[in-house]
Amino acid sequence: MSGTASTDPPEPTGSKLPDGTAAKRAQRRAQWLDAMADHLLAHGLAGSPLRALAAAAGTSDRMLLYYFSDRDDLLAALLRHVAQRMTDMLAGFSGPLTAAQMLAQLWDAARAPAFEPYMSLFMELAAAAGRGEEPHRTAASDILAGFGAWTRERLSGEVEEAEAMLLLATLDGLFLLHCSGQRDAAAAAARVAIDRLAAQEAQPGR
Amino acid sequence: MSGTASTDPPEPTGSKLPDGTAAKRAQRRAQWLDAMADHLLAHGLAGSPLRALAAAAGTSDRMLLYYFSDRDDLLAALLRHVAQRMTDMLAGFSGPLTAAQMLAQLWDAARAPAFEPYMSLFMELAAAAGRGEEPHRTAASDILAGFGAWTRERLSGEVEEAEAMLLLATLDGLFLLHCSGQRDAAAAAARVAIDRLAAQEAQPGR
DNA sequence: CCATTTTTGTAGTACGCGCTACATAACGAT
DNA sequence: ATCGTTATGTAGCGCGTACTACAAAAATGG
Repeated sequence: MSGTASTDPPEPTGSKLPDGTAAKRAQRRAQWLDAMADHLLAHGLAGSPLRALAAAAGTSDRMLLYYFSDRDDLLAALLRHVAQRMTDMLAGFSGPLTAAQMLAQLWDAARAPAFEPYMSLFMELAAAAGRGEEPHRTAASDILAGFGAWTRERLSGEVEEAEAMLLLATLDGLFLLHCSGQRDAAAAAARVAIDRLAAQEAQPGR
Repeated sequence: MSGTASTDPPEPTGSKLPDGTAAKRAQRRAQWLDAMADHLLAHGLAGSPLRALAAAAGTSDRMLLYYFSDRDDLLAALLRHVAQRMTDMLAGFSGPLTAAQMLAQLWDAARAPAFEPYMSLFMELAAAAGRGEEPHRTAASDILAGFGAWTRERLSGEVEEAEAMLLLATLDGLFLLHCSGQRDAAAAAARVAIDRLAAQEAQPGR
């Protein structure tokens, strides 16, 4: 057994590529990822061991490790999938908005039942990234950068990157209060933030 | 307060209460908590199983479970201890500051080597609280409320609670970007936030 | 010194985790 | 049918976790 590549499971060899089987594999992989993403969003990283993810996907941990080289590998793919779903979900956001409008809408969205799990998962991800755990750090950074660009694009006028990131930071910070049990305080703080932005936008110069 | 939150283990019976032994117990407990807090701050909740905490305290897991009824019990006490140390550490903050000054100083402090572990631990705590895990939710809420009051007290002028909380949320959000690998973006966003607050304060009537 | 009570060590239980070895089953080409 | 490749099931390993049973050691009071 001479060294064929290490990560072979779904790409075993170059010898036999039947024809459409690769497509089938990809399709099932996508189905699995979708089901596992649901579980991940519902239970978080810590509540998603291999066996639970396998059960959610309707398969076995054995199979997951056949299709993914590693738990980290699976998690990375899963987080990419979740990020994709999140941006799809955000596609409904319409044209250019002022910062105040943007924050208001994002704040409402963040607490919507369909969206809150994404925020919570991102909190968990960021916390893990803070400790330097590696699949998480990269994932968190990517998601944040993507979300930042998304925000910047939909802000009316020419905005610096830093302004978009500040808006995002404010949203995340408010959500952090929210999910720490300080829901009322978070809501009140959000109102202040939105009002301030609106007032600033009504200002003439700068 | 909530029912019986006290720790009973060193109170086995009501028969014998020697005299000053309770004080000795409390003292050692405090020493243990101090050492364990160091470990917790360095390695996070997920990196602090009983054995590791026991090793940090120079004792055994067996002893920890003799002094604390449960891991959750221990964790609750530990988090209270950490919160106390944090507010002690923040005592150095001097008199009344404007919001811009406050945010600037907190932002610098948050990234200081001595303080960053507290922030990271709080991120982890908040993420766990978001999932509703119970020792964590209460701890996060308490810490946040305490820190909010602390902030409000040191802000010059009469400030609403919501304003102090918004400041806190902004800080946390910025730190979340920071520890997600977006350090430069976080720093830039922080600058924008501080500048905006300063400009707003220079404004005459609200 | 003894008896009782508090403190501590040793060892173990039961379980969950990521991951693997091994044996099949299914399938496609010849 | 035959064979080789791919897919999947079964069982388990090794380790780490929180937590416990049991007993020996200190301490403490008479």
